[in-house]
Amino acid sequence: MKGARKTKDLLYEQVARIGQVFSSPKRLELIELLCQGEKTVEMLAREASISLKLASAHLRELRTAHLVETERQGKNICYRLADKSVAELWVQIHTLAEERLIELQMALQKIAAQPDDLVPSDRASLMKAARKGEVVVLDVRPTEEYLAAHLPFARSIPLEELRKRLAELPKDRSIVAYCRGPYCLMAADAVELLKREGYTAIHLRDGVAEWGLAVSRQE
Amino acid sequence: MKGARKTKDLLYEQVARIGQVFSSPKRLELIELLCQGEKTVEMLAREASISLKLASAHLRELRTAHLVETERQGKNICYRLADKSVAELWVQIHTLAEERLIELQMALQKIAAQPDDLVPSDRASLMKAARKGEVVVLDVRPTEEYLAAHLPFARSIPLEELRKRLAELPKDRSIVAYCRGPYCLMAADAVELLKREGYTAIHLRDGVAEWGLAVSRQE
DNA sequence: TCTTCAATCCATTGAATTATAGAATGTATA
DNA sequence: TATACATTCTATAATTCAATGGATTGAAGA
Repeated sequence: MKGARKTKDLLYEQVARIGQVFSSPKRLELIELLCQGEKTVEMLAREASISLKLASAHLRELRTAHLVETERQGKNICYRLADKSVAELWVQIHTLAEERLIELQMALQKIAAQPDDLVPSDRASLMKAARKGEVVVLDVRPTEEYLAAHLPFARSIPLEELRKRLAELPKDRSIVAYCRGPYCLMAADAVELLKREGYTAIHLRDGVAEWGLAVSRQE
Repeated sequence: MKGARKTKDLLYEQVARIGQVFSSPKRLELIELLCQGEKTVEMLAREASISLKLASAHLRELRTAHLVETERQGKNICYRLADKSVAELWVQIHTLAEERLIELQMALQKIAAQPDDLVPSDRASLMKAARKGEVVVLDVRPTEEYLAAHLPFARSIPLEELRKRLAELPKDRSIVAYCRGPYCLMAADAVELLKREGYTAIHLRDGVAEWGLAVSRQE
């Protein structure tokens, strides 16, 4: 009976290793970035606004938990999620956090300043409209991330180029902008810019990971 | 632009609060126990083999993260999960851990000593057989947990009473025993006992949380 | 071969966390 | 009202973790 306790403790300790990885804000941010596709340490560090060394240390944690894989590409080392289910767990965790933590709900409301900036309709009808061309789904992430994966029917105009490429977008149809997910501010910025310029624009909170999980669920 | 970083950091910090909760082995064990139904602090402490004070401290963490709710019942205080999605996240995390951590896989194999002790078939066909009465689904958890929730068609014989109530079980049909989940040893013990006594018994790793999530997925 | 550059390893600091013991709270029962 | 009991709160020691700077590795290119 004593041995049983030890055995059990060992099992929970192993699972806690995974929970551990998801317990640091910076690691979560790195995971979200890796959900957008594979990236080098330098890219990850820059986009998470941390030092190379710190990024490397956090990535080491991810690697020892077997949640990411690495591959050398010339001078750089590329990190990618070891499995789709890692992205799914990230979505699962931040969704639960949004459900349970009022502070998080309030902080998220501030991002989409006007509540009507958000996409109200369900995913199915949005896709239907996108298929018919009634709305333009706009991916404002960097091009590499769009190429790695994007929503169906989405067009790519990175936020940085948006101002110069406004002419590519129609003024007589709604534009639905999305980015990396609910914690990424690019889509909100894009919507703000587009509205100032006279476009009809709304903000889709989902990124590819959130969308993908929702789609796989309803099947 | 500086403010944007601060805003983002705040968001990830909130999500990390949830990850934090799942980063301690003892808290995971408490969560798994709460997946079986509501329990008092004393019950939780006893079943997780920790002191009352430590259990209270861990439960406090769960409460401040709004993952559990409490209710006074006479002298005792009852804890329960605040939402079904907390149980789902627990299942999701331990499933990912089992997928990614070889150490965990090996530790789990030792529990079900003989590999053929495990239920091989899919859930649908198991339920079909249970409905027809071709197999007996046996819940070996304490009665209260069975009453709080159990698998369809399951009968309740707590592990403690099993030896004395063997006569209730048929020898001409397979018995499928389950307990709290893959880290609980009760079903494995039950199978061992039943086989020694000449029954045909196999071990279902799922608990009600695992089963419930799998069922809700395939709909 | 030598240099450059990306990334990791190692050691250190300060902060946070786990676990334990003693005091305090608040409800039920005598 | 007084006492017993379940639980929480507070304080503390031991451990672990995040972050940083310096030294090191290892492949790419001159």
